[in-house]
Amino acid sequence: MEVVPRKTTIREVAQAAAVGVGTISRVLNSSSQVSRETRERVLETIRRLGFRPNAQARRILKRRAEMVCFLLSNRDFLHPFHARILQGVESYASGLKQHVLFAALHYSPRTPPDRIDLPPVLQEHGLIDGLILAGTIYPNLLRKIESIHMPFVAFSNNVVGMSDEQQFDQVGFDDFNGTLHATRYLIGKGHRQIVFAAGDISYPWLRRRFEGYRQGMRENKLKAVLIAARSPQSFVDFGQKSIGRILSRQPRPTAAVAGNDEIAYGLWRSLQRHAMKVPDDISLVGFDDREEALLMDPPLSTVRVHKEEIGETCMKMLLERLHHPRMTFSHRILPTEFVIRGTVRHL
Amino acid sequence: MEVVPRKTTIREVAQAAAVGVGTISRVLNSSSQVSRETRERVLETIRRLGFRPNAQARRILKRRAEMVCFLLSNRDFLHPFHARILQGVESYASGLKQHVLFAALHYSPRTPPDRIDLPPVLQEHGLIDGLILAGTIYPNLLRKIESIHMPFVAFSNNVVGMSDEQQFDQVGFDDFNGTLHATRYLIGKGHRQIVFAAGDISYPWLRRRFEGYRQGMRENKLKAVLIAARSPQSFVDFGQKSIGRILSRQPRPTAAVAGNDEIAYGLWRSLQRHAMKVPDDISLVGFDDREEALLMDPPLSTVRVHKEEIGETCMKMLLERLHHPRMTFSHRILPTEFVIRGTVRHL
DNA sequence: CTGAAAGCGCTTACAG
DNA sequence: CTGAAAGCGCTTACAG
Repeated sequence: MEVVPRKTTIREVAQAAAVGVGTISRVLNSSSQVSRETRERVLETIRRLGFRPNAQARRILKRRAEMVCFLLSNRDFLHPFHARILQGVESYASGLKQHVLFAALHYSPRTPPDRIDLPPVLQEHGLIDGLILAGTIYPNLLRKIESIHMPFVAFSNNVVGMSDEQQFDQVGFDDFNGTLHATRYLIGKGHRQIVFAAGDISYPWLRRRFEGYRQGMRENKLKAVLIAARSPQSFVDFGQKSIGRILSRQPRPTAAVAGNDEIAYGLWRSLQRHAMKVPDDISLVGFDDREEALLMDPPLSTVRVHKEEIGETCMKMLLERLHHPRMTFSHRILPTEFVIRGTVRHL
Repeated sequence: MEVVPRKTTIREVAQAAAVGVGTISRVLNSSSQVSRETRERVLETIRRLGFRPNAQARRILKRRAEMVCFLLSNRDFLHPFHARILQGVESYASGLKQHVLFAALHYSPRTPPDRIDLPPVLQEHGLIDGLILAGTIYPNLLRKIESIHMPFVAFSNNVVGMSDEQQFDQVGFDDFNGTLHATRYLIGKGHRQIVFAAGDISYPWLRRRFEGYRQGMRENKLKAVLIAARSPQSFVDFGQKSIGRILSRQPRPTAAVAGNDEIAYGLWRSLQRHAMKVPDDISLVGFDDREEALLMDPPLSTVRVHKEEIGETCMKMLLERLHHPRMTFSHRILPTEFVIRGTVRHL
């Protein structure tokens, strides 16, 4: 392999084009104050020399890194859900020539803010302009990030234990109306005995989903029934194990709203095993529109969350914050959408 | 919100600690040439002022960005498979205070190298030190990247149409021995009529998996049978549609090696629909150990690919390349592992 | 061991 | 419109 050649600098380009370095810089930054001939001569020289400007030097003067960090906290793994959000961040960012750094963080909600060990990106400054927080967000992390004056936007469906005064930019999606619409849809199809299979209701988003379902039942004078369990192994597991509790109820439920698609998948798999059919024996509705929804047979009717849009909106909001640091904080809640597929029977 | 305060610079720290800026820099870079008292006084001042050095300025002098880019090409979405590789890259990188930028690229194999539109990261220099290529890799992209002298490592299971002289660093996993071991396992369990359900064999990795299966059959004097289709809609779809072709064969196969877990999932789902059971009616083996493997019932016996390890190895190899630019190219093939779960019956 | 100075590769008033 | 100069926030010989 040939030795990596020393990179061409702006000075060499200036010399080759017989202009000052300032002129090269002006061409690069597409300043209007350059004559057409000069600009073209410079552009040609740049092409000929294969010159690519040094990003660091520019940044130091611009005081902008043109880079943000997508920080995923307390996740053992970048699940498809967050992967899609990241994708949304990246595609919106790259259109604006902004870059996206990926970093992961593990921390406990009980660690005092000043003892949280931030990832390397946040130990220097100038590397990134701002932060998009995804994963589980506790108050101590927020406090820590505020203490280093790093602008941020949080994907907020997993914000836990925050007081109402806590002000910051956030983007979320509409858990409540998601289950509300799903429940109304079931009722519209003639269902009256509908249960909510929740898993562990202590998650704030599951709580909101339950409330949406409850609202739907209440406005139709129907009784809400919560199927929960304390700390199940996994959502799929909870779904599998709770089908018995659902089907043995009197009167027997004709439909179940699952807290998410994984629970719905667990319910379905368990039904399969007992040679029961969806939606013939029971109708099923999920939440999230994950991969699992299409792996089911028939495919699951579920509440779609627009994950890429969440990412885009986070990025957009962060950029606004960077340009207007004193802007008041905003909290955007993106709509969810009920997707009709094959798991609901018309009674 | 308070105005973001102007960042503290090394000069201010120097003044506050009553030393020269060079000394601050030496402390920061943990040079040994600083006396204990001075170092401690400086460290204390840094803490008191909340000083975090400017990353850009350091980089410009060090000629190292301490950042690499994970470039995902020609994927509509960051699937769990690549997400796990990214995770491996990030966790290994962050331990070494290296940063990971995520970028996506779409290009055609027929675009001439000089007309490929590289993502913004690669249009400047100094932003990243090197590249980890994932996704589909055609010769024109490689040529383009070599033309800008950017060091890179490729995750190579999807390298397409490369001539043998093409030399570059690559990390892959062992497709051939994966199916070979799976096939031997089936034969060890008494199976003789075993088919390979491949989907579209034109993918190089599927080809290698088929060859591994064929080798296993040949060494036991058994006849290899390939179930393929020209351009199926999806792997799951192919699996669903080809179960009929498999079961109608004479003599009837007792086992199928699927080209990947998605195909296995499709086969399973189709069997379910016809009230047939795995492994009672037919044994099944997959490849990749994706999420789908555990979503099946019983869970799928499959060939595990260590995705995080691939990411780690890519990062490690790239770092070696950066430190030794003239090192000869290497091609590491990581072992795969056959995971026994519930889909193979002992005949 | 430490300070003062030169320099990294750019941008941006300043002066013409 | 353009060049020469100062400067961004650091690192690193150089000299003591």
